[in-house]
Amino acid sequence: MRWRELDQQECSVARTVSVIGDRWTLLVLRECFLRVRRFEAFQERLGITRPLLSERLQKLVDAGVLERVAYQERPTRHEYRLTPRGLDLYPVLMAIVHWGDVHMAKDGRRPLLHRHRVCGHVFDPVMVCSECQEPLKAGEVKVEPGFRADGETPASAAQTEAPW
Amino acid sequence: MRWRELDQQECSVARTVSVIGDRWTLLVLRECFLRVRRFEAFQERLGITRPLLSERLQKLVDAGVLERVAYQERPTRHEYRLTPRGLDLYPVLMAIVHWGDVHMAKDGRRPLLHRHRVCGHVFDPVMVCSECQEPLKAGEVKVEPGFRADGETPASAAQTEAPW
DNA sequence: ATGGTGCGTTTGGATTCTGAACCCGTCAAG
DNA sequence: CTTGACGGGTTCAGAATCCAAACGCACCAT
Repeated sequence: MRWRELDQQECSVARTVSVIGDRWTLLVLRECFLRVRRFEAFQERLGITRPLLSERLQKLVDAGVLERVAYQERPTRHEYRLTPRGLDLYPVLMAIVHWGDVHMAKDGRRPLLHRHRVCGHVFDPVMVCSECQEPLKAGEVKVEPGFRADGETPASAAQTEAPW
Repeated sequence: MRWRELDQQECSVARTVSVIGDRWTLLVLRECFLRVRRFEAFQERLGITRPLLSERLQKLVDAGVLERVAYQERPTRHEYRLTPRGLDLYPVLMAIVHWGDVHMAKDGRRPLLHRHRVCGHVFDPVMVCSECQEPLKAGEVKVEPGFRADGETPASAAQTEAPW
């Protein structure tokens, strides 16, 4: 498999990675969630080179994650905004931030804190089960075959229930 | 900023991306969570080239995400296992899987289903607030400065509360 | 002696990334 | 009416990374 053929894989991780898995793309999205919208702002804040920023933004637009919106005429200028599809990436970013906070922060000091307007507290993001609301642990989740486009029985390799 | 200097950034997203943001690395981790452990198995299942797999596994070991464990002597052979630090990446993978299920699945058909042993149901992963247990929405979270190593006042750029 | 297994490394050519410079439409100042 | 600034890109050469195929190595089995 080549990197560019990822989106054809029958796997939700592979298909998501084909959208957000390029270098810089997750950092561009970080800035988007911090309400950065303009080419110049992305470029300056990230230190990414201009050709690459241009290409990455275009890919995110093509994927429906961002939209390019005119914010003035004469001269026409555009900015990049998260679409609903892009906003749905929030849990991905929060999971990444939280892992970094826990495992990569020096002396346990977090660069940013998150406050939940709903309850007013500084919080951590927690991944829970939609059915019972309990926090998810990898060992408590069983992977089962879903639908496969080719109609074959899914290879249930690595389905033994050994611990990690 | 160059890609390799990412880990020096004062940002949890950047530091996490410096570990998991390389091409193939998230797919390697997907396999790890499916209990794949051996070099040959990763190589065959992913179709990644051998030199790259070798380098990615080594980086994950260096980052403390995987550990290299001998599973036999004569000849000595090793396998790669998730450490506790690696297991903590589970929410990241689940968030990615879920986004792919919702936004990239053809005809809404998911390649895999997840069953929660605790409650017995097929579920979706949901990111909630650790304090009030409510599902998180990007617009309901305020970003605040945390600790900064350089002692400066954090640049509160893009802190206006405009919608996306 | 030959072949197979598991886990890599080496090597040369194909992609991709980087850094610097350049281009374009518009406005504003000199 | 020329010059400069602003925002948002594109072009281009050289550097870094990736790919595919082949090779190496320790052991075992035939």
